[in-house]
Amino acid sequence: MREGADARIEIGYGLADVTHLLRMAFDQRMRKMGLTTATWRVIAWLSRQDGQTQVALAQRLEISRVALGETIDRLEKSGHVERRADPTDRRKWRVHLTPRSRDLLPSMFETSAELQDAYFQDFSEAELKQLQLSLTRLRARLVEMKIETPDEESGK
Amino acid sequence: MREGADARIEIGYGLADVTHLLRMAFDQRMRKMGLTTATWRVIAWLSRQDGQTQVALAQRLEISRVALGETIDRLEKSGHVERRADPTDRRKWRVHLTPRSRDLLPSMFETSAELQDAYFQDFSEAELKQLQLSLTRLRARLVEMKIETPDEESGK
DNA sequence: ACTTGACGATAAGGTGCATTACATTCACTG
DNA sequence: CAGTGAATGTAATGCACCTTATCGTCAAGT
Repeated sequence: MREGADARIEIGYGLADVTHLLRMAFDQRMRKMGLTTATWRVIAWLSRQDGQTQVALAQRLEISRVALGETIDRLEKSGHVERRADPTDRRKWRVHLTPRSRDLLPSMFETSAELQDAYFQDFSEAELKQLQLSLTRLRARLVEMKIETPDEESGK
Repeated sequence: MREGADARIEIGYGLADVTHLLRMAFDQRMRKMGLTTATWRVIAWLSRQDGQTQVALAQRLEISRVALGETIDRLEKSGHVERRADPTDRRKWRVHLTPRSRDLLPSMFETSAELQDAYFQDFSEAELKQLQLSLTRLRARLVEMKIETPDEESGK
């Protein structure tokens, strides 16, 4: 039974491998701008929506509130973001990009586009669509399985 | 130009997301046996080939020699592996599994198989093959781009 | 107002990883 | 066989992340 077992295992390794290499490639470029994986991810999300709370950001990034808090500390110290008090809820901090990090955005997007063109240069549109579809299906299945992500405080 | 740009970006996020969820799912089960990501990965590789050197293991796992050394320290302290001197080269340590970790192997493999069956239950064999193929192609492309992995001491 | 419970964030302690610098040992070359 | 350079591993330091425990604040019900 289960003749496809080998393919499944290879897919597991393949996903991890490819993801690792993709992250490495981008990180190498970002390091030259003084950014790490954790910090560029925060900046990238804030560029989509500025002034989010720490909890909202942590959920987006799927890391714990604590881990995010530390990253914000570093980003604040380096002048890339600033925390502003929420006017209506004194528990909350709103995290905002500073001009210093806004200046980095064009280069970040450009690097991302360049790398993607290089990765996928010999993929057909059809193959890309199929890959995207498979990943979406797989993700849906995983979400359905209710895997706990950090801080989830799963019931009670 | 580049009408497929959106698909490319989604694939980047999708890969990271799916990989993260896959790791979380397996890690949750491994934690119950007292293993973490770093430690079960070492044990899994040693189960394929026991008695590897630290450098060889670090390359397999694509982490730095230092990071691996620390993980081995913890595994040795918890009695899961032991370091034995190489008989012909006094610089080298050979890392061996102990019975304590060998006992965990059946459960590890079983968990892995169970999860994979669950993930891929509604994938056809054809779709699996195609996914595997795309990942292999992508990995080959990335390796070709000579992304530096830890400890590579690139040239000089 | 007052308690109770949920929420936002931080503190403390531990794992995992990277880089740089260093000690030891080996292998090669003169 | 001395001398140099590469290979193996460790020490020190910093970033990133997790879990658990707390503190302050808000919201709801009494």
